[in-house]
Amino acid sequence: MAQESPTFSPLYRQIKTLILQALEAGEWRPGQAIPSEQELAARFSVSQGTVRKAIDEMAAENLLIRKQGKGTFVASHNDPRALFRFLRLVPMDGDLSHPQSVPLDCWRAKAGQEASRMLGIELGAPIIIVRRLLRFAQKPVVVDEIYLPGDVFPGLTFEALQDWNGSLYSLFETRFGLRMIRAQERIRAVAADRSTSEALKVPEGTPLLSVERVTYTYGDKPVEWRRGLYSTAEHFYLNELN
Amino acid sequence: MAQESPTFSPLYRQIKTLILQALEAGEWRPGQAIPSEQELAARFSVSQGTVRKAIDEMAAENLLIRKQGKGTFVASHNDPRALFRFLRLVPMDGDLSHPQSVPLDCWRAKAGQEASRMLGIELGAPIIIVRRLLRFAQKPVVVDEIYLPGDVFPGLTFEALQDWNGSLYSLFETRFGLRMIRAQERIRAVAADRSTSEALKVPEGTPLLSVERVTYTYGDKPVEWRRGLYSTAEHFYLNELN
DNA sequence: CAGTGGTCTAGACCACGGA
DNA sequence: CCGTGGTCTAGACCACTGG
Repeated sequence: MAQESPTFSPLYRQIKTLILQALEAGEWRPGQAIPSEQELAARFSVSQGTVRKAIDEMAAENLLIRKQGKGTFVASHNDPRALFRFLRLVPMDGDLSHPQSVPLDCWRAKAGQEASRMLGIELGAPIIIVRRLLRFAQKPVVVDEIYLPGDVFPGLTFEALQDWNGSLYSLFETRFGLRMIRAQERIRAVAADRSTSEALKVPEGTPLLSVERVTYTYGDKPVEWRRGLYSTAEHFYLNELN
Repeated sequence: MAQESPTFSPLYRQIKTLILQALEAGEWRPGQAIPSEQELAARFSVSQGTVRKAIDEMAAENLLIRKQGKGTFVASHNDPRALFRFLRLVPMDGDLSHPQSVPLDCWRAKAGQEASRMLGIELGAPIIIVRRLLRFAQKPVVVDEIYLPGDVFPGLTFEALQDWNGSLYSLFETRFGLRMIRAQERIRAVAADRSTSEALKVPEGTPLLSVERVTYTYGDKPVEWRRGLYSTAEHFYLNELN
């Protein structure tokens, strides 16, 4: 009722913030149901409609998933439908087989200029670098080089990567409680260098997509920076413009 | 218990369809205001809240633009903010100058296999092909080859393209009453061929982004197919993933 | 000031899922 | 059958714009 601030914020946004904080605090785990709209309305002393509008926005942002008759659930990267939310690569023939992630390497280093800027951490802060291959139907299609802040991923090892049967973000979520919310990709065209050409089994100099991605968790905090090189001989990057 | 209506459509969606039809019929022009929510509610004999939900969805789809205190307006490609809705190319330095479109060529032809499939028209149907250059700060960055169904763009000439100071979609909207609603882009990396390398002033074989776009108007009807070749020496394709 | 979209409420009823 | 989210209504009030 009484909300007086320099920048007016409607009640449903305040509710949204409260739900967000509960999510961030881990009050409900990914994949689990959150309380019903009625319960939340009682908890926050507002009407169901106001809770509803808050949840509506969060569902639109892919933070929550509504299921009529069942409840509202915390979005999870374990959900197979979430895989292609961040991976926009599609085979030119309609083959829908899931890609397979093959870790190549994993080592620790100190953040250089670029990594520190992209990840918003101090220069020289510990980082983890992962190289991995993505295969579609056994064919190598993507080489990724992934930079992670060391303090956010304690104990991440090459073995842990090899043992995991799922997407990287699914691993991050399950192992480190870190949920990837949104990302920004910068795409350019580059020529394959030697090592990349070997990994992707294409001639040196072949044009490749260079996809640089910064991924954010709650509070717009960057927690991953990666550069992927995509072979587009049999795949393309699909983007819907609305 | 057998469910009677597997295709249940809530009232607000029916209202949305009615508003969509009015838009399509040109009852309100791009840039103009549509009637107030109260008026529409009266017209369709529903509550304001129901109209509101219909408009909410259309605003989310960039068909309408809400302006508190003023009204709800039909989205228009004449609006400068609409320019970068479909053009995701950004200079690496933050230069925000608008690109300049330079028509190179414009001729009539008959739809080949690919064009007929992409545009959903018959093989051999008349089409118009436009070649044009996009310059950022005087530098050539994109070469587009654009395929248009001939019957949708009667009287489109090279001179008309040269005379127009604005985006192509702005021209289509103003001259032909055709509104581009959504698009789908397929992105690959290719090597510059001779003629492209000359147009973009890059060495032959330079890796370029190949951006194939199909653009749709109302009713998911495809009305444009284009292939753009983007030089990514000083620009990148920016994509937000939510 | 009047008119617009934006918020909030309370209550009724519908569609769906599962026990 | 109940509990969930989804729809629809009617009315009150707030925030913003422009005359």
